[in-house]
Amino acid sequence: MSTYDESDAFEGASLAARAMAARPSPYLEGLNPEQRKAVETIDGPVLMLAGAGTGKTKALTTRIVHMLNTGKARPNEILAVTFTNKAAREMKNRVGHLLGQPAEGMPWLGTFHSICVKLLRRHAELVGLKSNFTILDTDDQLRLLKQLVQAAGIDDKRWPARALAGVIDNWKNRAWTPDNLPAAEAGAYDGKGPALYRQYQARLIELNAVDFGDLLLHVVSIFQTHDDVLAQYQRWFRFIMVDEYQDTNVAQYLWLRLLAAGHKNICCVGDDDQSIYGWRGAEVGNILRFEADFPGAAVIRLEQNYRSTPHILAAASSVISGNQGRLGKELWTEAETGEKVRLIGHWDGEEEARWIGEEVDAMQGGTRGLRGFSLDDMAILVRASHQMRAFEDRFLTIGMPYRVIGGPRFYERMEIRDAMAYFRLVTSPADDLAFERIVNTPKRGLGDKAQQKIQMTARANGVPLIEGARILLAEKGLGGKGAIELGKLIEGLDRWASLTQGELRRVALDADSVVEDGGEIERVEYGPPEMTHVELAETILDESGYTGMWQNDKTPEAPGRLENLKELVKALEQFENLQGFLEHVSLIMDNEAGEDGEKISIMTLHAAKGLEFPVVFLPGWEDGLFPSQRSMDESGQRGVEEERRLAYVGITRAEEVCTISFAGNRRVYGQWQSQMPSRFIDELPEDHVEVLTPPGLYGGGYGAAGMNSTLETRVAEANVYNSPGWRRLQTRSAERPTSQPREASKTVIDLQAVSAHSMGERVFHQKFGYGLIIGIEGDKLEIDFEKAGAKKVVARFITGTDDVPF
DNA sequence: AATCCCGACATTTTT
DNA sequence: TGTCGGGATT
Repeated sequence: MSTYDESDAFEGASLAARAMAARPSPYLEGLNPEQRKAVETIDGPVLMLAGAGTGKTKALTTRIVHMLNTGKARPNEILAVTFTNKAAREMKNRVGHLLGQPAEGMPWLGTFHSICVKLLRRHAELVGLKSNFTILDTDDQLRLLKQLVQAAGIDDKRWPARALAGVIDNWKNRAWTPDNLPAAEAGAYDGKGPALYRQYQARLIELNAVDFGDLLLHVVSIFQTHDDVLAQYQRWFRFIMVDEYQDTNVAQYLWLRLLAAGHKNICCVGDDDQSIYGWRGAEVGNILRFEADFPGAAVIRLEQNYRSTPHILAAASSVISGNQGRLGKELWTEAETGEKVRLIGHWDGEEEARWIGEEVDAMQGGTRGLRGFSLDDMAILVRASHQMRAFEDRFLTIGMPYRVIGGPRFYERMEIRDAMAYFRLVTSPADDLAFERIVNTPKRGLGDKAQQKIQMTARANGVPLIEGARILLAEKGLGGKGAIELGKLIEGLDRWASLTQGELRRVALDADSVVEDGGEIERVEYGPPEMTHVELAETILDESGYTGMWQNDKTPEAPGRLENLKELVKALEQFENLQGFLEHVSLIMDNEAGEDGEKISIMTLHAAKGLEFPVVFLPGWEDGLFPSQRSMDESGQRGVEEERRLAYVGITRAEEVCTISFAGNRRVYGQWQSQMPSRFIDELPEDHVEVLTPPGLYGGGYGAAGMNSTLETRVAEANVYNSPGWRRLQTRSAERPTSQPREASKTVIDLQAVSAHSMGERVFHQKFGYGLIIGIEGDKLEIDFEKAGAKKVVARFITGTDDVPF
């Protein structure tokens, strides 16, 4: 009955298989014995415990290629799941590379979510959805919940909708539907959680929409209640592979277990020591329990590290050994030389940033006895994103190019979401959430009152909002400017939709090009569309007044937003039509900004997982900040252990030079606080650590505290000196000579950039906005910013206001 | 309907 | 110290 076997056949791989079967497999030769075992153990459950930098992706991709080449599996029989699109993409690329051709034919290599979308589109009707359901992001989700909370007459001051969103997400992570919610959860969200959850799910079905959690939840539900469907996929996916298994939540675990129950050929790759997503539902228990869940599992440990020096590995091992209940791994390396992990304390956070700035500068030039590094080789990894500020400020001042990884993603930006709402409304007029989003953006004089009228009319007639608006207009239920503008908007939407008609119908027919049970696809001929979808997108943004809105906006962000809109339109070119684009975007939230020039990276420890850098700075190792107080308060010992794993992840990112630092004083929410060195510093192995002394007056910024005599700083000193971390630092420090005086930093002075400007000129800066030049000093300009106040900034980060695109 | 001002508040984040 | 959301104001 299934038509998959025929339709998904993959010719390329079988050709490759034949070609390679003739020779012994050369791709196996570069593997170490453990990797090789992981690659060749194909049948039965396998747990690959892969420590940081042990060639996990290599093993995983080679394993896929091996299965294909030996004819064990066809590409469409392998289910390979990752968490991020980036990981999926990389795997696809590497498999393709090993195969010597693009791995186009691996239809089931993707993220949990993207694979679930595919599955759910095929079986949507089993959970009451249509197969063209839309996927809501967290923003849509929150607005929906707000409406429900409001309708329930709940004081959203005491019980914010945000909290409800969190509760519901948690439930979904645990695969709890409204029907199988444990009794213990009844009290959630002031006792109204369960009822609101039920309402929310019902509303989603009404809207023919799902949130991210639903993608898994619905598929698990289908598997649990429809044996035939499950059996079909169990048969189909003969080999299952899972990356980052330590990050799976209960829903994902159930999903995998259900699918693997047939052939039991499941290979999970992960590292319990790198489980850092417990706070969003990941269960380390999943990986710890693997052997119990899958009896007879082969457990393979990848412990040979190809990334870091022995000192760095020793430091990481020493820290992580403080955790209980590990599966246990000991990283080792053939490398014999390398720098020790460097540890340094500073007087305060600003000095820490200043020191790192100078250090980066020096290392870039290859001074300090180290080889010269590119800025691209260096990264600063922080615990919390607010710590990035100190570095950004410092780097802007000294003209050090940097890039921030993470942060708001392209498709989460307001202007992008607005634009997308327009596109959504044009392709599916019944999209109420999109309608709500843009009905008064740009301002059309349609405030709360007018929008309520539309809502009521729509509800009374049981139609989508846009139809409600039509009726309201026809009944003359709205007057004045609002009525005229609303009329124009609806007229516009109709017109834009008509321009896309041909495309729409074609898309609906070959959606996913899957027809089950012998259904026939009927091809219909269409004339050429009246304009390309790219032109259409431009027309929509233009005629709706949306572009104009930002062109007239004088805030410093406006030019950037217009720039983003341009980029959005450019991104459209890669798709056949608007619909296809929207589908893609709802799942791919990547921010692949084209990077120019060498830059040092700043990111959170979480964002750094999976990355590596020759030079890594780990600032802010202070108790309360790292480990974070909140984590310890909320999760106690378990929290500390997750923080410790974060420390482990941080250290193991470094290949050659790893520098840990802390500050004795730090401004927290504007208040100065004295800080104690992190407990993790005590867990570093002395023999592998070199303690540096910061430059500055009286032989060290941190120690120089003594010259200050205010009560506050004495208290600070007392605290700091009493901490075990500090005592140890002192002893070690005394044993070693202080570091040589710093060589002069050699920032290139760019006088040309300065000469382009003059006193009193109005200029623009990416981060600080507009301001007037009030001073010139070397290659720096002193600027009185309208929003940010007076600052000295390197001239090349400044543009004259004439240059700013409006 | 839009703007302004005040108080509460403050990890980590992918899909 | 900054941001965001709500209530009061224009």
